Amino acid sequence: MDQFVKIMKALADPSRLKIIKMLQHKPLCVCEIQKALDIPQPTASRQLKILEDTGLAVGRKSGLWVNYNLADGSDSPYSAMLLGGLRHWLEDDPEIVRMVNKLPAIKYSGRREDICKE
Amino acid sequence: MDQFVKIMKALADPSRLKIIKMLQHKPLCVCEIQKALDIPQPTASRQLKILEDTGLAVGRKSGLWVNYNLADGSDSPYSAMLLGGLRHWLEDDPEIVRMVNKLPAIKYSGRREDICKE
DNA sequence: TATCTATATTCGTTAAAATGAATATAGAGA
DNA sequence: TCTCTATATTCATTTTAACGAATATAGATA
Repeated sequence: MDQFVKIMKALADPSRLKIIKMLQHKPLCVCEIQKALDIPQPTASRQLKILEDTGLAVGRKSGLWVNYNLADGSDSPYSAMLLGGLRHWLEDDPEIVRMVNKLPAIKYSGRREDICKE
Repeated sequence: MDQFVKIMKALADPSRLKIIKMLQHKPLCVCEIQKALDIPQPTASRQLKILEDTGLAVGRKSGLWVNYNLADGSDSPYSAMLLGGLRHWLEDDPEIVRMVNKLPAIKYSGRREDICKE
C-alpha cells in the first residue's frame, strides 16, 4: 500500500507530470528539464529524484550529465500501468502541448553544452 | 491536468484507498465505513466527500442514510482506469485483507440500525 | 592541482493537507 | 412540535509537502 500511495503522491503534481510527458519523447538531462519548465536547477533535481525514488524514472550518469528516462515498469505493476495510461492521457492538455512544442528547441541535439551553459 | 492531479491526490491516502476497496464489495453508508475504519464520523464523511468530488464514488441519499458506491467511471477516463486497476491492486495488502475480512460483520445486512446506533 | 560545470543536498520558510472537537443540518418518528 | 439519528460542516491545530537560497559534490578540463 505504501508503494502505491507513494506513486500516487508522485503523480499528484503538475511539474512532475510535465516531466513524465517530456520524457515520453526523449531522455533528458536535469538542465534541459530545468530550461523547459523554467524552474531553478535544485527544483528540477528534486522532482527527478522523487520520480526516481518511486520507480517512475531512472537516471543514468553519463560523464558530467545525468540522463533521465522513464522506467520500463518492471519494478511495479502500478507504475507500469500508470506510465502506460499516461502515454495517451494529458496529450491534449494545453500546458502539456505548449511544453512539448518547445521541446525540440531544448532537446539534446548535439548541442547540449549550449543549452546547459548559462 | 487539474482533474488528473485531483484524482491522484484522492488516491494518495490509505484511508481513502481502504474505502474504495470496501466499496468494491458492497455499497456502504457513512457510519458503516466509520466503524470499519474505526475513525470519527466527521473524518469518514470528509473522506467520502473527497472521493465523491473527484468522481470516484457517488453517494445516494436513502432516508436518513447516504449509501456510497463506486462511480461507474463514465465521468473521466482516468477514474475509470484507476478504479479498474484497483479491482485487483492491493488485494494482497495486509491492511486491506484485514479490513475486508471484518466487513461481513459490519456490512449492511438488515441490521444497519444496530451498527450505526451508539 | 586548480577550476569549471552539471547535479545533488541542506536548511529555513511558506503553502497545503489532514485531524479532532464542536456544532449544524436534514429527515424520521413520537 | 419536539426529539433522536445519520450526515455534513466549521474552525483551530498539527502535520506534511513544496519552495528558494545557499552550499556541497563529482567529474571533466586545463
